[in-house]
Amino acid sequence: MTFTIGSLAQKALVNVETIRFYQRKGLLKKPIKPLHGYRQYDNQTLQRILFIKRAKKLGFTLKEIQDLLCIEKNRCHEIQHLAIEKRLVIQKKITDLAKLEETLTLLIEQCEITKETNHCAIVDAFK
Amino acid sequence: MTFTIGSLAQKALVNVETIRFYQRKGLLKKPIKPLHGYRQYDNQTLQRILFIKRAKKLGFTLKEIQDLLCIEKNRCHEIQHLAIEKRLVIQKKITDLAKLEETLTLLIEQCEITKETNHCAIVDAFK
DNA sequence: ATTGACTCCGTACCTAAGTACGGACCTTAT
DNA sequence: ATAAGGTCCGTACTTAGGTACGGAGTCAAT
Repeated sequence: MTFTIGSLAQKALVNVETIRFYQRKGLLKKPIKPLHGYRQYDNQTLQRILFIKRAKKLGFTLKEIQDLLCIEKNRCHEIQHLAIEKRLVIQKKITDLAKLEETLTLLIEQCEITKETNHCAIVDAFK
Repeated sequence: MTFTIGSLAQKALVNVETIRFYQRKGLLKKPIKPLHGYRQYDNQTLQRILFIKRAKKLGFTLKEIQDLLCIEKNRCHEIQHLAIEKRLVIQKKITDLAKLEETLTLLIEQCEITKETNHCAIVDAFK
């Protein structure tokens, strides 16, 4: 079963222009244009777009996704390596955010205490 | 003690052009230009740049940082309110990232298991 | 057989967050 | 007093990840 770019976009829940953009970037290949009619897309292309979307959600850039798509299926450890690196970045982000959350909590509490005086703990902290 | 834009940039470990960019974006204000000589910057401006850098590292956009910096002008309870809202956003970010981390961990583990076969769990998961 | 919707293609435009450039001006050391 | 190097300022360029536009071709239904 094949379909045109419009219905592909609909199935994948992306913009038609996004598909073209991915083609330009080499993440998707253009099907051969038939002499009469439109280019035809298949389910594999749809799966590829869904793959790109999932990988994007996991914090991969399009460049990284392109690399992922290029790696041969049996070079599993390369992919694993990329995933491990990405996880490290995410873990760092989480601990940083947790620190910020704690800082904010402290400030919010202090603000409660200084509420009746004429200075603000948060303002002070930013100065 | 005051200093010029160049040494401010050096102290803050940012590009001179970045400081000018922040001025254009309203995150920093330009000191008044003296009739003779260069604009002078003080430690407060340095602290402000360092604050911007910290917040950026935590995933805040410049727009969001501008909002954070603006709360200095507001009253204490308004500030507290903004801080609480920010904290909610941060908590959401943390749980999202934690989910992401778990997904990656799962994939990495599965990848370990399938390592010796000739297919990849991560690739499979995305296909 | 014509209208409306869709496709194709190249190019332009968009936001975020800067970086680079170029000419004029200013400062400081020699 | 002149050269080197900093500053000022406006404008242009950059990368990532798209989105929009305009003209031409194509398809499907009326």
